Amino acid sequence: MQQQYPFKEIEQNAQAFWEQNQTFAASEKSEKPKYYCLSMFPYPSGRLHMGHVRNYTIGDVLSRFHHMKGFNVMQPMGWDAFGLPAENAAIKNNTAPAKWTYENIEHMKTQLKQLGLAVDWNREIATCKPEYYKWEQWLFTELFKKGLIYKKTSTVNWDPVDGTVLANEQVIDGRGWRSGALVEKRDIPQYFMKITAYAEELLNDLDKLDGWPEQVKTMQRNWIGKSFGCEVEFPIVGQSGSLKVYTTRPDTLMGATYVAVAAEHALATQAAQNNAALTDFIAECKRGSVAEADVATAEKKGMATGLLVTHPLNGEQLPVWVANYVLASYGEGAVMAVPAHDERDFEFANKYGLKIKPAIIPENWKEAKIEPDLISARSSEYKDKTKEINHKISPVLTNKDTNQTISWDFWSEKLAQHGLCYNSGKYNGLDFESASNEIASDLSTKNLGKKRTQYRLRDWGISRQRYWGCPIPIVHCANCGEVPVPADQLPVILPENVVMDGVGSPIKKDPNFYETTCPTCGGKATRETDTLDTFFESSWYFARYASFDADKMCDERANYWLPVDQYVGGIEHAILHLLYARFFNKLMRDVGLIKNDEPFTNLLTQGMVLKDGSKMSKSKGNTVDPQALIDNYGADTARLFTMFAAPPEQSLEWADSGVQGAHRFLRRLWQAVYDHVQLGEIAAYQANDPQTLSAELKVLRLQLHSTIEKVADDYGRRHSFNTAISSVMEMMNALAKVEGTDETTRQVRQEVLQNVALLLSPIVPHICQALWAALQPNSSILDAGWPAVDEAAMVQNSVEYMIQVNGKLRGSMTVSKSETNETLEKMVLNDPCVQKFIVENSTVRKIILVPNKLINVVVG
RNA sequence: GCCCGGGUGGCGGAAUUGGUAGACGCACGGGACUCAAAAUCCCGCGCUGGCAACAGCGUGCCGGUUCGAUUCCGGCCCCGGGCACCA
Repeated sequence: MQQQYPFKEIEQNAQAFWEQNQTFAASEKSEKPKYYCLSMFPYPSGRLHMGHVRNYTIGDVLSRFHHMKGFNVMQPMGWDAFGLPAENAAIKNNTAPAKWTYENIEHMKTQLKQLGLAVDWNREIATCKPEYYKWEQWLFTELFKKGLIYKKTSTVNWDPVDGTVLANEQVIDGRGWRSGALVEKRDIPQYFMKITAYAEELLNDLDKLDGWPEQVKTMQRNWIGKSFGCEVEFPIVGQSGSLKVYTTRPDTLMGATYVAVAAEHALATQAAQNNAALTDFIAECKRGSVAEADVATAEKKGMATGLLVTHPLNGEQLPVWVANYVLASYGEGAVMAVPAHDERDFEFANKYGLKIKPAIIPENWKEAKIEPDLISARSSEYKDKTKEINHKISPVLTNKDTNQTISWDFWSEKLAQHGLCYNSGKYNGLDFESASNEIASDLSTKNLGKKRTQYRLRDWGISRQRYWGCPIPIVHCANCGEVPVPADQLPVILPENVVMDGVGSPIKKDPNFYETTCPTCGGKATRETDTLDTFFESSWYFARYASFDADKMCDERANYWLPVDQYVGGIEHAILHLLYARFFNKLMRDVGLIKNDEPFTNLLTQGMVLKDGSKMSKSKGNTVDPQALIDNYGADTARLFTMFAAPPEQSLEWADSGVQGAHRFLRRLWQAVYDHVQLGEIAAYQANDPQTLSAELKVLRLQLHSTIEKVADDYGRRHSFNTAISSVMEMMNALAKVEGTDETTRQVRQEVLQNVALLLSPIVPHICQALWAALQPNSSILDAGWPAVDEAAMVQNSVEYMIQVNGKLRGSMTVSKSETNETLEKMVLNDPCVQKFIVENSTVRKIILVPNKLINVVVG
């Protein structure tokens, strides 16, 4: 008889049970090894999206699996509650950001609870609450006193119409998203954290993170970007002083034909003083967003300053250009340009008719005769994504002796490893390393340069000119300067009952907020009205969960739980959030709060949930609301489907089809258990039971215990939840084919069903709890633990060999495991599927035997 | 532009250390049950040829290494993520 699968009732009962029994409340008082499982906390945007479901299900599976394996598990949850969307929603809905945020938290908390997460809700935090941000304000003041936070000017996107600073996201095609005005770059004073002081440690400690994906470590290494190069000074012609550049390719110095500076560079400003055209050009460069992607993809433009500098080695006079492709924030904000050996320089030189001078040739060309001016441009056609034909210009060098040409593609990639100096005077014939050393040493002698290690990493600007964020705890006093707010006067509370009018931050206009007295002299003073970057809050929350109610930033409990054993979150956080969190961990260590060097031992970076080929996001309007899924099919179906659809690290292209399949499987499972228990209670077959099993039941038990082993490996080591599920599905398909109702069959069936409930319970905990209760009326699945593998059930004495001829599959044979290689080779040669390929004039050249797998007969 | 990933049937994906390509599921087709539909159950399902046995082709494209390549190497194409103020 067909049974209903009453998922609503099952899920409500299970969730109520967990809540009443405080099943997932974590305690530091435990004999078991601790396991801190953390999923990146959500921004309370309003409703759960599929990315959340995926993220929190992965974390929950790992938490529940470790719980079953006997760990003392802590899985907390909270809210990354400050941020830009609250301000936009507040303006749109005529409400206060705080009210909007708190309502969203309430709603999303209900939704998360419906997912049945094994979360300790007692530890819930919201970063917008004073009891949370008080402690980061305290840390700010400590770091300020230590000089790790300082003030300097930096560039922001300025909307001249709205008169506000814009986030990069708010600049669309160089214009403000509300006003449509052309955005300008503007320099304003801001607070910075000296993350560069930790660059070396942040780089080196990546080597300790064996539990992190290689991909993420590579991205962080490249982001920190340690390079070994040289600073080179070009004396300015006709005035004192010199122009300093940084280069990672000192070996190409003899090929430098001009020098380029960023529009923001002091020399550009100086040259523009009596040059209207240059002033205009610099102004033009300062239009558009500050985002590096925009700067780097902009059309290369430049203008000569009229200034000349002297090449430090050959004495040539080189022109100084202002170029929009030079980044003001990297190195010296100025570069030596070697058009022959740098693609961007080449493009620029071509456009403005500047000299191109090769200084490196391929190693195997060193005897060739090449004139310096033999470099020429070759235009090639290539297909753009829009399918229109485009032209690409690449430099080509011709070897007169052989008429051989070489294109830029070779030069750019391989030059440093396989090139030798050419046309470079005394450095001719030297390779990258010796040329760099010689040149650095000669520059040093002339006092015009030296070797230098450079990081790409910049200090972290943390000031935001926005309202909905943590107030920066600084008081500005005319007498005492910048005064950090003393600990006993913290927190500086952000007023929550405000009106957002869309023009500027309410606290910047609120004397009740900014008027204060100086903590040092007691005189009239004003508060800082900028707030902190929201990455500040998310950089230390992992420590707060561990000591969520401590009367300090974190207490000894943090040292019990930290480091986080498993961190789970989106790959889009691979650099910024994860780097800042690692940085904060080290800061907190250095102020004596915690002991560990790194916050996250193991990291699982979940792929994005995509819809129609791009990231699901509110701004793109392609989100799928999981609520309908939960309402119509239940949380277990939503969890099962999400875990089954793709491996966690891959991006998941969302499609609704398949949800039915997941639900159908749960219904079949429910039915199978119902049919079984209908026949009365029975004890599971035990490993040491004396009955002789039929061949069919032996095979079933073999599959069961192989499945237990595989699923444990898939959960614990591989994080391959989709294959774990598919192997349990195979198990259930096999069970369905076994029909007997005799006692032994029923014992084995009980064994299979009990174990299936255990294996699936991390993924679909509600139904498994109910199934267990049906199978074992007086016990709870929560006490059962992870099942043991019966090794004896997995012993096999025959094995199937695949038979190949010349690497192509031609057949197979099942043989006893004890056969010798000689016998196997004889058998395979006599097999008809091999025989027919051994025709006249052909001989068996060799036989390759892969034990227990495959035999390949090579015939020729 | 720079850095990091990915590309396998109609679709999501599997193949864990170079050794059976397409597990499992979806969709689809056929059948059973039903007055009928839904649900459920059974069978089929990479492409081409063939009644079939079987044969050939096939993991984005081009080339290489190997007895054997989705897997390793070289070159390309396309798609996604990040680029410091979205979180």
